[in-house]
Amino acid sequence: MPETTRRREIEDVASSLFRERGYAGTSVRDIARALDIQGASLYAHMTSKEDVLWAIVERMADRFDAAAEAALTDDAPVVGPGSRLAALVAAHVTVVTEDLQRAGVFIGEWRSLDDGHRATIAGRRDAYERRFRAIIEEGVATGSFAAVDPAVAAAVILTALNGIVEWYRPDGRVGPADLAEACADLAVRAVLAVDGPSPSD
Amino acid sequence: MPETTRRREIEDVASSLFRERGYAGTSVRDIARALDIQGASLYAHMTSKEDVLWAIVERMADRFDAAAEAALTDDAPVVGPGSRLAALVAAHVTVVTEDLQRAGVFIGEWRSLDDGHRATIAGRRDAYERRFRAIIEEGVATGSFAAVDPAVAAAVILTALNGIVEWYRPDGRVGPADLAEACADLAVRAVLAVDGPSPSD
DNA sequence: CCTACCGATCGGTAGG
DNA sequence: CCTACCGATCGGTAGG
Repeated sequence: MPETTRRREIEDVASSLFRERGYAGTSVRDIARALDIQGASLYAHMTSKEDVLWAIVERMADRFDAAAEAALTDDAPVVGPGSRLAALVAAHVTVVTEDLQRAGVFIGEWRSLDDGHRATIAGRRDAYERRFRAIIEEGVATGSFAAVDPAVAAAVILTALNGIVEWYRPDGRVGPADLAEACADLAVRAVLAVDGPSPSD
Repeated sequence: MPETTRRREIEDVASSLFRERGYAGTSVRDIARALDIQGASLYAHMTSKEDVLWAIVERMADRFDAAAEAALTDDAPVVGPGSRLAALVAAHVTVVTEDLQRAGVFIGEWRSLDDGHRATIAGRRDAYERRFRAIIEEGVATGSFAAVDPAVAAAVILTALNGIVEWYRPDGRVGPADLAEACADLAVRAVLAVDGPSPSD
C-alpha cells in the first residue's frame, strides 16, 4: 500500500476512533463514515483493518525507540543515572504529547494486533523498558538512587508515563514542555536517594 | 438478577475474557463457551452483556472507595500528608492486587459502559482522584512536599498505580505487600521536598 | 471509489 | 438450561 494522502487520512481517523471505542469496537464502516466514503472503498487503501492498526503501532514504536536513543546519546554527554533517567522520561513524554492519539492507540490497543505483530511489539516493549531498568539498576548500585527494586520502579515509571494518554489535555493549563519536565522531576525524585544526590546528578 | 453461584461464575469468566480481549472483543458466546453452556442460556442469569460489565465495574468502584475511606480514617490517626499519601497509595495497590482481573476490567474497560453508567463512573473517578490531589495540595502548601503541580502529580501517581494491572504477576518475585510498600515509597518520594521531611511525616 | 454481495457472527428473544 | 430463531452488522471480495 502506497503512502498516499488518503491513507494518512484513514490512519488519522482510525486512530481517533480506536482511541474512543477501541479497535474491536470500531468497525471498518465507522472509519469509512468518518471519511464520507463506502466501507468497501477503504480496501483500495488498506489490505485489512489490522493492517491499519499495525501501521499506527509500528510507527509509534519506531518513534519511541528513536527518541530514547537520541536522549541517551545526546551531544552533551550526560553522565549520572539521575540525568539519564530524566532525559529518557522527558523524551518519552514528548513523543506521547506530540501525538496523543496515536500514542494512545499504541499504548492501549497493541494487544489487539495479530499474534505475530503482537509478539513483535511485546519484545520491543520489553527492550524499551530495559533501558529504564538498566539506568535504575546503575543508580541503585552506585548509591545515588535509593534501594528501590529496579524492575518495579521501571514498570511503575513507564506505566505512569503511558498513563498520560488517559488524562492529558493539550489545550489545558499544562504545556507539553512543562509536563515533560514535571514527569522527569517526579520520576527522578521517586528513585533518588533521600540523603541527596551525588554531584554528577 | 439474584446473586447466584452461576452469576458469580459468569462474572469471573467475563472478567478474564474482558481483560484478555476487551469488552467489545468478547462475545456473549465466548463467555458461554468458557462455562460450557449455550450462549442464549446466559440470559437466564443476566439481562445484557453490559449488565455484567456494569456489575464488575460498580463493585470495584465500591471497593476502591471503601479502601480509601478506611485508609484515611484509620484507628491510629495519621497526621502528615506524607503518611496519608502513603496510606492511600498502599490501599489502592492492595485493592488492585487482591483482584487483578476485576481491577483490570474496571481500569481498562469502564469506557465501554452505557452512557449513563460511564458518566457515573467518570464522576466517581474524579472524586477519587481528588483525594490524592487534596493531600498533595496540602503537602505543597505546608512545604513538606516539593513545589509540584498537585493535579499533575495526582494524575501521574494514580495512573501509575492503575498501570500495575498491566505488568504485575501475582506468582512473581514481588508479593502484594512488598508492592504496596514499594509503590507508597516511590509515590511519597516523588513529591517529598528534597531537603527532607518534616517530623510529622 | 462505487454497487452488490458473501458467509460468519453479533446481542438478544421466544418458548419450552 | 436448551433449541430455534431474529434482524443487524461484521470484515472482506468481485467486478467494475
